[in-house]
Formats: sequence, C-alpha cells, structure tokens
Amino acid sequence: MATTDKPLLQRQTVTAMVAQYIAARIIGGDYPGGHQIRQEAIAAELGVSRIPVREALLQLEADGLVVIRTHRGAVVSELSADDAIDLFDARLLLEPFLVEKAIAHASDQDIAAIEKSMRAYEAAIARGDDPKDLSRLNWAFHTALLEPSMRPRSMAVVQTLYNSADRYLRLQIEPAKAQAKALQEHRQLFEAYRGRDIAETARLLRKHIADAAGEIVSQLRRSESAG
Amino acid sequence: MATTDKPLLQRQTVTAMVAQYIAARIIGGDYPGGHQIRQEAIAAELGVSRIPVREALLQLEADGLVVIRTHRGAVVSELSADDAIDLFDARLLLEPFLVEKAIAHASDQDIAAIEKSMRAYEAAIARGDDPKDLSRLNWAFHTALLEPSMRPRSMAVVQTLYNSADRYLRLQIEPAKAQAKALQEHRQLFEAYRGRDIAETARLLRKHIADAAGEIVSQLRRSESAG
DNA sequence: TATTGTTGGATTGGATCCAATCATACAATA
DNA sequence: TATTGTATGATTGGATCCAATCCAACAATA
Repeated sequence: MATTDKPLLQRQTVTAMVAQYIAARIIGGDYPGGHQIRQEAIAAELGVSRIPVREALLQLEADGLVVIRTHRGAVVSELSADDAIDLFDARLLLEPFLVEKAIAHASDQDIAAIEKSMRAYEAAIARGDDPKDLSRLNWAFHTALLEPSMRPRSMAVVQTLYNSADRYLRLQIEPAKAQAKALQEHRQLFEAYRGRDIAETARLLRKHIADAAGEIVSQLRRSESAG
Repeated sequence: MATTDKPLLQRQTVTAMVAQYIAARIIGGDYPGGHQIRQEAIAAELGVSRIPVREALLQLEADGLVVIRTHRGAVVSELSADDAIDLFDARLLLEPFLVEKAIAHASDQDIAAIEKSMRAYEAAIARGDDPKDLSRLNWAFHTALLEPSMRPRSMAVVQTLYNSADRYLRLQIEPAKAQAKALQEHRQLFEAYRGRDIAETARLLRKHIADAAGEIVSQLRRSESAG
C-alpha cells in the first residue's frame, strides 16, 4: 500500500493521553473559547502530576487549540469567522493538491481502504452515532483519500488544521443535514477517485470543503452580528 | 498597520530559549539528520534541568525538526529530496495565496516595513554577514510580505515550514549565487507589491520559491544517487 | 473619590528525585 | 557457531518539591 509507514508499535505516554483528553474536551465544546485551563485541575481530574499536563498543553498550543502566556497559563483559543476563513482557506489549498498527488500513487488496496472508510461513515450515520465518532470517521475518510500522496509533512499540517476545523463543524446548527450532504459528496468523491479522474476529484473536494466552510462562516457571521 | 497583533511583552521562558538554541543548532547543521539529542547533554551544556529541554523537544517535534520515540529520545529528522518537495510544494501553495490577500490589506506603513526589511537583507549581503543572519533577514522579508494578510493560522504553518526549509537552504553549495538571485527577485517582488499588482506578485513569489526548490531538489538528487 | 502602593494566596515554571524502559554486553543452550 | 535468554548501565518519563510571577483585595494617599 502506497502509504507513509509509521512505527507500528508506539508505547502510549501519559503526556499523549492527557493531550488527547484535553483536545477532545476542546473539540467537543466542553471547554469553550476563552476557557482557562488549570494544570492542577486537569492533573487532579486524571490522577496524574502537572508535568504531563503542561507538556500536553504545549502540544495543543502547537495545534492552535490553546494559547499559552507565560506564567498566565493556557486559555482555549477563540473561534471567529475570520479564523474559520483562515483555516478553511488553507485546507482548500492543501487538500485538493494532496488528493491529486494521491490519485497518482494510489494502489487498489488504497482505494479499497477508502471505500471501507466511506462505508464506515455511512453506517455510523445510519446508526445515529454520536458527533465525536462521526467526526472521527469523516476525517478517516479524508485521511484515506490523501494518505497515498506520500506527503507526511503536508499531511501533518492538514491534520492539525482539521483538529481546529472540527471545533467549528461541531457548532453547526443542523448537523444531520450537513452529515447527509457530506455523505453524498463522499460518494461522488469516491467514484471520481476510483476512476482516477484527478481534475474531477480535486474539483469535488474543493467544493466539498468550500460548501462546509460557507455554511460555517455564514452561521458565525450571523451570531457575531447578533452579538 | 494591518498586521496581527502579538502580546508586546512576553516574558522569555527557559523552555523557549532552549527550543531556540536547539532549533538553531539543527537548522545550522551542527546536529545533522539522524543525530541523537540527549536531554542530559543539552541540559548540562546550558546549565538547566532536563525539564525545559524535554519541553523544548516536544515543540521541535511539532515543527518537524526532530522525531521523538517513546523512551528512545529525540532524533534530528532526516533530510531527503522527497521531504524537500513535500515542504516546498506546501509553501508554493500557501505563500502566493497569502501574498494575494496581503496586498489587498497592506497599508503604506506595511509597504514601508517591507522595503526596510528588503534593504536590511541587501545590506547584510553586501557586508557578507553569516548565513544565520542572512537567513533570518531573508525570512523577515517574506514575513513582511505575508503578514498583512491577517491570517495568523496560515502564517504559523508557513513559519514552521520555513524552519525546515531553512535546513535545506543552508546546505546549498553556492550560497552566494543563491543569495544574489534571491535579492534580485526580492526587488522585483517589492516593485510588484508596491504597485499592488496582485497577479504579478503572486507569480513572482511562486517562481522565487519554485526556483529555490528546484536548485535544492536537484542538488539532493545528485547527492542521493551518488551517496 | 480616584489613583497608587502593598500584601498574601493562587498558579505557573523549573529543579531534583524516583521508576520504568531501553540498549548493550555477556552467558547459556541447542 | 548461531540463537536465545539475562543482567546492568544509560536514558527517558513522571512525581514531588521549591521559587518566581501573577492577581485580587485591601490600605494609603492626594
């Protein structure tokens, strides 16, 4: 399979688990923008010392999920229409480019993996899985599309962009509608991808991201002007 | 000035200083790809404990300068032609886009700041400053071009990409030649930018990055096939 | 009353110490 | 001899402890 190989057995560190935990709370909206994250509070909650909490927060800062100011602690970064535009525009540049490269490299196994992740997303929607799982499966599909590009550096960038984008996606007023639309578009994407129609796949992906971004930004603008 | 505002007084933490120090050693080539970074060694060298060293290494991992494996420590990431392509292609997408947005927002003060940073680079070349300073000034010019885009998220991505790109730039066989070419192109970029010719500026910036990337990749391919 | 100064608790940043893991050399066995 | 098992030093990951900074409440002064 034409994918970038990762170490197959990576021992899980406490720092990494704490980072995952806090990230999930932020992305899920439990910690909204502006929320102060106290190291001691997290440490007590998880039964660990402050060291791994601090190190986790440093990683989340690199992901843009929190802002750290010296001796003042970590604050969950604020969401805004401008930030969403910044984020989604970057995705709009990188993802279509990567999907073009990916199609050129994709093996039949890669394509089978994409289909599998599409079906998993489909099934999860049918079952009415919770937003967290749906988001994970949605992104797994995107990742499967892009992974064969063999561009680990760009993939890492896209991954961190998605973590933040996910915060916006979870705010959506009509998630069911957005999910149905996304699934429909995933099916089209997969067909074009399987047919190795590079230009069409890139076009569909651009539209897929742009439409989602448009929804989010207009919703944010409404709430921002409403105050 | 239409730039994103940063906290004007940020107390410097030991972690940040250590991160800067190690990053400089990596970018400068003192720690080549594959080099094992021992926490204790760095700590002793700088007269600090291992804690800030570890935290610095986590930040550098997010920047892609080192790879950390659990209980096995940090290793300087390897350079390769494929990685350079990955890196520079991402810059080729993001920077021209950002410069387009920047021109639309740039104030006269922004343009004056760009000219100033261009002159500083010019003067440094004339003086024959060391590569580290030249690199810093070269990037200061790029930053000045892009900053008015008001896209902190994308700027952060581009910044980290440059840190790694810089490692490749420093390997160049004929730096003086590359610098002269760069300066010439900076002048053209500035003229187009000042005239607010968006398409032309984007075109020049694309060529500027692509040419540098081409040089580096062909040099790497030669050494890889030889090596 | 508005502004400036002061003090103490809360919180973060860093150092030291301990436990878990890894790597290397050596021994045991087939 | 080639392979597998074992033990020890080196190194990392995490906990605990201490110092520096911040913040809010209160006091002092004009």
